[in-house]
Amino acid sequence: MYQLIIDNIQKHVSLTEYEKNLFISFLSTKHIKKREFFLQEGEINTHAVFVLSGCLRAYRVDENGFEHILQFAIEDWWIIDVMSFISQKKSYLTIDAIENSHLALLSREHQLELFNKCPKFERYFRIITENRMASLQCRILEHISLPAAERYANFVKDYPKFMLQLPQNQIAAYLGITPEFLSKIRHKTPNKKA
Amino acid sequence: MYQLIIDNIQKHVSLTEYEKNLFISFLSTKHIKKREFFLQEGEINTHAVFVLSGCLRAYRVDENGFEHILQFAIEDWWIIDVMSFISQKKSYLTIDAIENSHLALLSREHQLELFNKCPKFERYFRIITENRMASLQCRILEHISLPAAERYANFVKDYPKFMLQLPQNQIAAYLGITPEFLSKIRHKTPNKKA
DNA sequence: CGTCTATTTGAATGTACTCAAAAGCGGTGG
DNA sequence: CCACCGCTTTTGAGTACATTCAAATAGACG
Repeated sequence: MYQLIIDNIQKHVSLTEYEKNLFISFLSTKHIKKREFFLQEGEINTHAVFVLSGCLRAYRVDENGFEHILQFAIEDWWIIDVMSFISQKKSYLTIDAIENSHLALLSREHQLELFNKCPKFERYFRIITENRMASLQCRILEHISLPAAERYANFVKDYPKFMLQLPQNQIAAYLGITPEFLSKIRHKTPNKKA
Repeated sequence: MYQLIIDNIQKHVSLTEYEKNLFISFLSTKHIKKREFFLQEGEINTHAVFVLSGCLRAYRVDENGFEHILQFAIEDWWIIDVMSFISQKKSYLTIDAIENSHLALLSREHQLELFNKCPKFERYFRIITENRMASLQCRILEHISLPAAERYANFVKDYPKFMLQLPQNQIAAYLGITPEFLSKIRHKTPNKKA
């Protein structure tokens, strides 16, 4: 069951059998149904989520009720409200399931204990956090330098897997545009030639 | 000379004298003048930069020659092109000095060696990378949910120090708007009452 | 003092949003 | 199997936000 997450870790650091078991002993598991909340605004994000199957999203709801999506997570991705997770304070994000999903959970407490017991795990999280930081920087650059149509084109190119399982209005909420405008972008670009 | 950076580290992990000296032995130092490049597009970002004094910026130049600023760094801040630094591949960002600056440098090679010799340093960088990831997420959320005038207001509120040393056109390039529009925003908001 | 760059201002244009309504699509129950 | 309901997507008209281009003004620096 945990092969996926162990493999993910071993892309970055190699583990002994003892370490694998140690790690797994710290995990718990959870099934969550479509539209069910994992984290609601104001709660504390006590556990980091690794998606074994399904799809989740992390988003903020503004004062007008509009959702703005920070991240999608499908199979083999981590998802957390970093701010709340690292400080263990109230979240201002919501995390819920877009599909029925199977999750592996690691509490912040267990994570820190793991870091103390075995620096390899701290290395693993250091590395994936570096990688995520790089991809967040790319996303910011796209936002401050490209119009919506090009950001959408890049999204299609970079995340073909997401395109398959996400409704259009969710993609719009991720790109920072209205669903109406995304619809117009899609129909105004029938020819994708350079 | 390195007191600032040692103090910065000790906000997150405590160091023995030996560890302090080990760390310092891996640092080098550099003076850089206003408008001088630290990193040009296409080069490899071999060294992480810690600003001892002055001010730097990391930005991307688009095909029309416009600059889009990803990050400013003043005294007590780190600045790198993460993507290039962690992969040691060609950068697509430029880093240069906004003011005459004094820098402490740590090569990726030395950094990784440090991680192996002393996990405390890996912890320090894990922590500051987590923090940066959280702040990048905030910035993305602001971009996808707020109009320029509010993003500017937040910038003024969150980074008063930057306001003191940065010209307006640089702030516009950071906010993702034109300098002309920022000027209009500033003059259309004479009253800052709630 | 003159030069270079940064900021301001205005008019015209383009990008994206709001609101409203229609069309499409999927699931559910009769 | 079909009819209905709710939700997503499309379409259009009107509006607001932000850019472009050009020119005037203000500041910084040698």
